[in-house]
Amino acid sequence: MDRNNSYFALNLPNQMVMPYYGQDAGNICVVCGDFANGIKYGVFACNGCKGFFRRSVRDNRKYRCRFAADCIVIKDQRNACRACRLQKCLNAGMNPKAVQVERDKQLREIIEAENSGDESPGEGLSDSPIRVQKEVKEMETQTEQEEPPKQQIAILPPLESLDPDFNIPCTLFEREREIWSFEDDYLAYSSSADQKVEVPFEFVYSNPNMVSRRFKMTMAKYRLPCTSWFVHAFYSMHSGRKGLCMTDGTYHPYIGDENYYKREHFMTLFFEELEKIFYPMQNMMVEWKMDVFEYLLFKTIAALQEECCMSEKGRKIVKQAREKYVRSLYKYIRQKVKDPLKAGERLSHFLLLLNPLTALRMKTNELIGGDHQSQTQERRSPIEEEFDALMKDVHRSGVCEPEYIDIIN
Amino acid sequence: MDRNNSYFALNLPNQMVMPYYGQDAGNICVVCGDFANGIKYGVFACNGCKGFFRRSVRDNRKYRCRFAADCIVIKDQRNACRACRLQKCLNAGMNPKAVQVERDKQLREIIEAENSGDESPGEGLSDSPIRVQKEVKEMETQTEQEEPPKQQIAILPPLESLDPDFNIPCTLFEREREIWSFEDDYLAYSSSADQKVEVPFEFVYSNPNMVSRRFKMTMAKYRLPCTSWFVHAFYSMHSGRKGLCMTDGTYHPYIGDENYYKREHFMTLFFEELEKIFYPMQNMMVEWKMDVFEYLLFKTIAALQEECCMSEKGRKIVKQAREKYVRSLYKYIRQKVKDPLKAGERLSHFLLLLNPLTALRMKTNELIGGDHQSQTQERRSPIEEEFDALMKDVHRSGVCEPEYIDIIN
DNA sequence: CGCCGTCCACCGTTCACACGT
DNA sequence: TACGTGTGAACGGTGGACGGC
Ligand SMILES: [Zn+2]
Ligand SMILES: [Zn+2]
Ligand SMILES: [Zn+2]
Ligand SMILES: [Zn+2]
Repeated sequence: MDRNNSYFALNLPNQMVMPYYGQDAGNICVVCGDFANGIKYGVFACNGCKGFFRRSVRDNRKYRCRFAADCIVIKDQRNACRACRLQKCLNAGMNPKAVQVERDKQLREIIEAENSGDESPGEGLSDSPIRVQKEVKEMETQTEQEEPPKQQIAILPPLESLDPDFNIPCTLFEREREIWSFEDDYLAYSSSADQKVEVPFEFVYSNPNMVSRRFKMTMAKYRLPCTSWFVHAFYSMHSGRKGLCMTDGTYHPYIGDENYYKREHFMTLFFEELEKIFYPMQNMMVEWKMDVFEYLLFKTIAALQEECCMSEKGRKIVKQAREKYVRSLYKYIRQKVKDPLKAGERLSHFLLLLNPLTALRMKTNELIGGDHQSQTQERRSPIEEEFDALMKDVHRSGVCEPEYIDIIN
Repeated sequence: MDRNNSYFALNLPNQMVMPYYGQDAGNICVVCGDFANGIKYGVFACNGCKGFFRRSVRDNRKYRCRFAADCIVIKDQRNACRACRLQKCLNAGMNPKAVQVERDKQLREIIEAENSGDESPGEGLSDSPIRVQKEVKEMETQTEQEEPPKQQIAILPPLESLDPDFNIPCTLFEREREIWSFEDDYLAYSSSADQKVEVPFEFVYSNPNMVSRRFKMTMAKYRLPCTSWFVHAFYSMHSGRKGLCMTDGTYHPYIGDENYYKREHFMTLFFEELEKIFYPMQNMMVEWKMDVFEYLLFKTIAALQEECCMSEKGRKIVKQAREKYVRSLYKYIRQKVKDPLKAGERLSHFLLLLNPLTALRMKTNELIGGDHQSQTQERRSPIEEEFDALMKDVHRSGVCEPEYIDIIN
């Protein structure tokens, strides 16, 4: 329809834009003062600012000023600071909505493409699907050796040598293993629920040596509820058993498993509402053959959730970190399956797991906090009580009465 | 306008609230869905498609699709693939013969006569960059006139004429609009909570004429809790208001909005736990400039969730349908942003929305079912009670005590 | 008034070139 | 030096406005 309704934004705000008056005011770029050949995106602007604005908006670029965010934007130095240039474009009233999506190629190029070798675009991908993977080293040109000689954890051999992006998942994984291993230490960090946590995730996870072990425990434990069902699913998937596998090697058999008749009654009660969400999630992981890397990266993504208790700043950190790991996961998948189309599809299937995972987390919380406990109170064995206590503590603390999370600086 | 004292009138973009409802039944471009100011070259078409068709035919342009020759042609991205746009023009019945030769030929002839003075008037225009059409017949071998005059559906004009993949989102969207519009009919389908539902989603949504209106209401209502917060976020994003916008045009102002001091107390109470999840979700949508199509497709994806109450078969259907729409969304995004890398990134950011969305849904359910109600019982006004009842019914029925969902065959 | 046409401001792409690494 | 990325002058294509019949 008419595009005019997106052009009305001529409201030049308060600022010092428009230092020029008179009849030739229309020929002056309101951003940089260069010659303006007409109206661009709602205001008089030069060709340079037009192109810059289009590229910035279309690619959704985020710049950051290296100075005080008050750089002077004039013709001769408009390329000095992109952040301030874009900010001035917006302040001057340039309308991001007037930037359109990418168009078709020009006709000239279509003809040339036709003359050159037939490529059968869009359907191509004729290269052999089977290819020896060998470009892992490509990532290893990293020279950042500032870290002390890492002590290799046996469980995660290949991960450490990779992209630094993968450090945090490794650390997270390691912390979690500790937690599940040292059960006798349980009470020690269980009492930390009323402790204030004021360190950013990034900092904690990437500088594990600078934080106390107990503190790391707290951090990892705090994030556990977000991912615990996912962890169970992954373990179960690798166990080959049809059931819900715990990290200690025991499992709760699902229908179809040979030990199905041995199910614990209280587990059945507890799990029966959840397993209809749990098993489809696990099936998805099996179907797409999620590997250890994808597991780790996805788990980090799932762990990085904004919670109500976080400050504005904390949420922003968590969001940025999460997006970073989504990119990492995408990057990894692109390496693994070369076809970019299939890579996107694979990524999307994994991200869909977030949904049942969140549902499980919240439903668990609901079950534990709700009346499930009181209903079965009569016949509770010590094991059941222990299980309930464990689940309650682990699942509850991160969701309902969480610690206060913020960052220092 | 003055619903009650708590909300403020708000103008939403008309395509969202009342998308071409009734009055402009025929004024829809059959190619791209834009507003059609009459018949062009034989069919209802917009100015853009008119000009595009004229230029293409007159210059005898040969385009080639860079993709799979099945690009989506809609207003916002009709310029993305000219091959598919022209093909759709022809398929829609635009008549190349109706394109005339250039007028004002004499004007250019004068200019050319000044330069050379040699010109054959009959077929001329040889060296002008604009060539005359001459092999139109080649294009006209289209004999597919087998279709009867299509009865255009007035409510969702651009969408119906599209890819069949998009039918279900459209239908879903339409149903939902009905639900929100016919408030007086509310009780009629509110009582259907104990009704058995035994028809697959696919069937219902793709054959809307074969199911009763009331049944469709039930289906749509059943799916509402999965997406309602997302719908609010999308409306709010387009309203330009800083607040939670309802579909009736009212809104609950957030901090920073000019009407913030007028917030309703009970809404504040209800929303304060949720808004910390809600606004980040909305910010993500704003940041990535989610468009209407992405909105529809994502909403369908979000609506297609396995619930505990579904049978094995029902869950499988839901899963397959969801994956289908994820692929559709991916396809759409790939067309919109050509770079496959960026497409994957965009898709992943949208899928990340599933997480806060699920969290909101379950938290809402928790709040409504919990003690929030009893706490404020003393000072409840009729409006509050009505609101509570509505929220309780809408959010609750789909999650906690849902109808039985299965498929027939 | 309806449906052709053209017109031209503005949006897009293109690609030599500057610049940082 | 080669390379990748961003820039902006030049040009192509788009579509709302308007004129003719
Ligand atoms: Zn400028
Ligand atoms: Zn600056
Ligand atoms: Zn059109
Ligand atoms: Zn195409």
